[in-house]
Amino acid sequence: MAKEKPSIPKGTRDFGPQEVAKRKYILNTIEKVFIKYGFMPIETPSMENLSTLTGKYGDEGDKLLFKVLNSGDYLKEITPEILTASNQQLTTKLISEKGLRYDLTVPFARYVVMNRNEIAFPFKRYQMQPVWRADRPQKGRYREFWQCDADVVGSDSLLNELDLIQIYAEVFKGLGVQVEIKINNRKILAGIAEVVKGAEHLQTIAVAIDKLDKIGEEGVSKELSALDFSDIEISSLFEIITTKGEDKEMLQSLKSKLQSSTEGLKGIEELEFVLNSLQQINKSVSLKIDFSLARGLSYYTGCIFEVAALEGTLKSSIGGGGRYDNLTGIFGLDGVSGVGISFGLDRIYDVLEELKLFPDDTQGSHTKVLFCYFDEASQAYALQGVTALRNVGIASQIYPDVVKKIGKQLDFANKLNIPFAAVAGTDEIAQQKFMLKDLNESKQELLSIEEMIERLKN
RNA sequence: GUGGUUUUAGCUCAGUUGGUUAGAGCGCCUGAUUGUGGUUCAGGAGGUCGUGGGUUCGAGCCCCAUAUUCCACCCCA
Repeated sequence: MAKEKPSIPKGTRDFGPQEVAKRKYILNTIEKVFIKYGFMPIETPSMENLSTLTGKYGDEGDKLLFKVLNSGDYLKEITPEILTASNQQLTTKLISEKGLRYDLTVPFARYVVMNRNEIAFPFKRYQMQPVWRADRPQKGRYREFWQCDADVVGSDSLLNELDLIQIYAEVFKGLGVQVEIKINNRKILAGIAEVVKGAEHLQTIAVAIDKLDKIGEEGVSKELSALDFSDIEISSLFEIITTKGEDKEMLQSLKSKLQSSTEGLKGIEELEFVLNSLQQINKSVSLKIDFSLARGLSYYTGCIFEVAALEGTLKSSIGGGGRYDNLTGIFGLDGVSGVGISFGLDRIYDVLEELKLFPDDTQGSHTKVLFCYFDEASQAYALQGVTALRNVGIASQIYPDVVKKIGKQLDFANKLNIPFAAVAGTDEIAQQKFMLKDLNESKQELLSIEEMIERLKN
């Protein structure tokens, strides 16, 4: 028989008990805040129809979709003529009609449209589930990772943006991570595009200036001139986006520069509202205006957010979101605007791990007592003990196999970080007691079950 | 999708210009301790060197392919 070396697919990971405990700590922190702000949970399938997913994330996004091969005789429609290199897309279409979800926002939009009659709008939902992208793995990037999303649909109000920003602030405060929350507005970007070269160049400009942090002005202008932007257009672009100073001054000067664009002015107005309102209700949250923030996903239309950790080596964003006006429209439900944010669980985990910000009590085992014994008779006696403790809610377990060496059993308790061992032998049975051993203090006491419960309860 | 990088014992890694039976630390098992762990001491087990080809008298080491790790670009949580 050939031995097979076990392995898991590229970019996926197993999580041991300790890792799961830490991940749950993050999930719980996020979930509590979501609930506090009035969001309700939903879950959607791992697989969606490809027709639901394609075309929502731009060309790059479509390439990163994991596709699921059709069941049954998936080749029955495929003739040799179809199966040529130039027909790859058509072939894919014929043999695969499902794909793994790429994010939580698009499945949510699909859910809203399908359940529009049952939903009370505005609908505030949260969703914490894995998503998949066929990307090359690297630092902070996995092929399977979890997103934690909160979205509001069916409301145009900027109060939603305000709530979501506060959720970001509150969660990261709870986790003890210093972050920068950046905000911009797609309408401002549209206005900039309009003024610089024309509204149809929004996507190009957005993608280029998004890299400003990374490759600098020089890199961006190089990239734009390669894309047929004139020197005049490029310099006017930089004049607009590199506006410096206080938030109010920045917005004021932008206003004058975008005077000819009604959309741009609308974006500035929205941004001003969010900033001013936040200033009034919660001064402790600091938002940073960043006109170079663009965000790739093509469905955003209004405010956009991005969160990055201020400490640590992970430079990529650990959260992002924004307003999308037309997402449900694609599925046949117009006039429903939505806004949402996303937390990247795995990247947040990496940051907390690097900065050692996980609390000490996020350990794997919560067992308080391990029952140890020597033979069949004391096993039966220990079984009574473990049952009694469990009946009063004390997490305990019994070493399942009869081994002569008690040391082996104690060693097991040490490895699992179990603080107490209850030893049962002939002496203990005779006295109807257990030897309760404190494994951290190296002390032991002969106690009845009642006394043991009393001792362990606090 | 592009470029680079990694893979040797359960884990972390050595392995000289290609040359006999491939090493260390930690962990594991056994004993000192026939009812008591975390320390110490003594002994022991464990590897078809990621996989498949090739060059060579001879390959852990050179060549090709493939998988995988990590990293950068693209893009993104």
